[in-house]
Amino acid sequence: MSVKKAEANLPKPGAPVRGSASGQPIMVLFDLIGRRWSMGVLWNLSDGNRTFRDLQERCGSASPSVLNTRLKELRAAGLIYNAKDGYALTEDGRQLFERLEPLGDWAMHWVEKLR
Amino acid sequence: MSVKKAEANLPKPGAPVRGSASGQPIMVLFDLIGRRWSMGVLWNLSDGNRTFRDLQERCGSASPSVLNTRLKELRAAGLIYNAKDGYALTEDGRQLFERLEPLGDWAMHWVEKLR
DNA sequence: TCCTTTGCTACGATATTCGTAGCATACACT
DNA sequence: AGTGTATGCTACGAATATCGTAGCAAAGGA
Repeated sequence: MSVKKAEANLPKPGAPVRGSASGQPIMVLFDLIGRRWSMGVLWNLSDGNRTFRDLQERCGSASPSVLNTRLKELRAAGLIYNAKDGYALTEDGRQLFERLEPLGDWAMHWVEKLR
Repeated sequence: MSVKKAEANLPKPGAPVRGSASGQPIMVLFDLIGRRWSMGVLWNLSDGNRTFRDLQERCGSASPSVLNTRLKELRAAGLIYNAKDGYALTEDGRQLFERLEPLGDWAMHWVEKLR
């Protein structure tokens, strides 16, 4: 397997980020997880480790370039790591997921009302 | 003020969305709120109504074209509406915000650990 | 050795967002 | 009526982000 390089373009706390000039923590987070596939990756890792290609399938065949970019960013953010049997949530990643999880139930009610 | 239309490109439950081929409600939601400024708008509306230009400033001078697109989508999604004194959260929008709010505190701890 | 899986890079095509300019309506004030 | 200001946008070319497809190198397993 490759050894990889290339910087992860992490939003920086305190500095202007993509999505906010203020650099407030919540906006830094929104910047990061608002990027395509970010939340989907966290969601799909919540119930077990997944390989790169496994994640690709589960994320609606995301293009490998973007997926890899997201994985780099999430690793740099300390939310996931590359374990022996695939990618996995870190403790922080799991904490974040726990705070995203309530959106799942709410989303089901929401889409019902949309119809 | 204008009364202008133009379609809001809402992700559709049950159909493939930007970010997921499955059409699961949570992925539909992630698609919508993952778009740039979406979560920032909800966040900024949580403590009071805001005019279009007010939102622009608070969102790091977002370009009006994108902001307007987001506002259309969020309106079509039933999360915000255009009140007399500016944009405001609907009941659903507030419910969603309440589920996003815990991310605020967590983000503060997270950015601390990042340094 | 041959085959498969895995993690990833390359790169042109497409989609999204940005930045700036500006228009039309509404309202206040003179 | 005339002027000024705030507001909600639209237009449009430039800059970024993402997509889609192809393919390569390393790590097993048979």
